[in-house]
Amino acid sequence: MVVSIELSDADVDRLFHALADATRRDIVRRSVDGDLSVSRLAEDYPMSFAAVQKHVAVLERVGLVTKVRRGRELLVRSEPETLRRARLALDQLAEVWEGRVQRMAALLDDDSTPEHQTRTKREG
Amino acid sequence: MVVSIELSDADVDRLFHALADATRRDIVRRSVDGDLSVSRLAEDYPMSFAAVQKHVAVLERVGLVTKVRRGRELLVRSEPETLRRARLALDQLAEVWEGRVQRMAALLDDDSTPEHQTRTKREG
DNA sequence: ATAACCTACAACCAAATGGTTGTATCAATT
DNA sequence: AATTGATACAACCATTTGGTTGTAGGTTAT
Repeated sequence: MVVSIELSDADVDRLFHALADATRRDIVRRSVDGDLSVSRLAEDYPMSFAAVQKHVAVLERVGLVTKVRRGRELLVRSEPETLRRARLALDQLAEVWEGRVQRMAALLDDDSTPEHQTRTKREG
Repeated sequence: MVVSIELSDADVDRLFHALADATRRDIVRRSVDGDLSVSRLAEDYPMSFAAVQKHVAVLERVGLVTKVRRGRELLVRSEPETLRRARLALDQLAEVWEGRVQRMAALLDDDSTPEHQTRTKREG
């Protein structure tokens, strides 16, 4: 079972930054099966091998991909769990609107009984 | 009804970049009710008014917030629809893993009948 | 052993980012 | 009309980013 620790602000910063580049997102997509080496990946982008290497390093630092040695090459594999955390961060941002709906309901409905709204509680 | 047009790579770049800053994410959170002006928002960050103004501009450019004039101030309101699009972009990235599951199933099960896999289609 | 291939990493550069201060505009108040 | 408050925007600066080339270290194959 994955514990899914809470991400710090800095973590979320880095995670979204890693995702804010089309080349990096493409690398994540192509690395799902974990059977492509860095040089193989690099073949399909209009930039140097070293540039692609840097992109992979950015993804690796935030845990969006991992590298596994096979012979003289490193196979890149993307990690769905980290992407799931990015989604979680987005969801937590979106939660504020749910809270707003809650508050609006409370204004309209006096029986909104805020003492047992366990559904809206954040799990710490 | 919101049409939810497809985002270009550059759009997703800008969207995730806008979200890759803790101050900007906080502004989005605080602007849910749309009752805070730029200067009111700026009061709570350890930086100049102009810096916060720039952050709001970044959010505005990608549609994460809009500004509405009220007297001499501009009220900032965050736009849930744009955040929903960010989530959609994440989901489309995550789809590749579903595709992988699909392909693995096809290897194990000869009757995977790829000609009528309507279940895997995303609703727009 | 030597050659060929894959990766790592440093040095360098241009452009973008995130901050600053200063000045101008515009609306509201007096 | 003059003042005050809120915003806009330009100029500037330091740091980061995304690219480059070059060099060096392992691993495989000949």
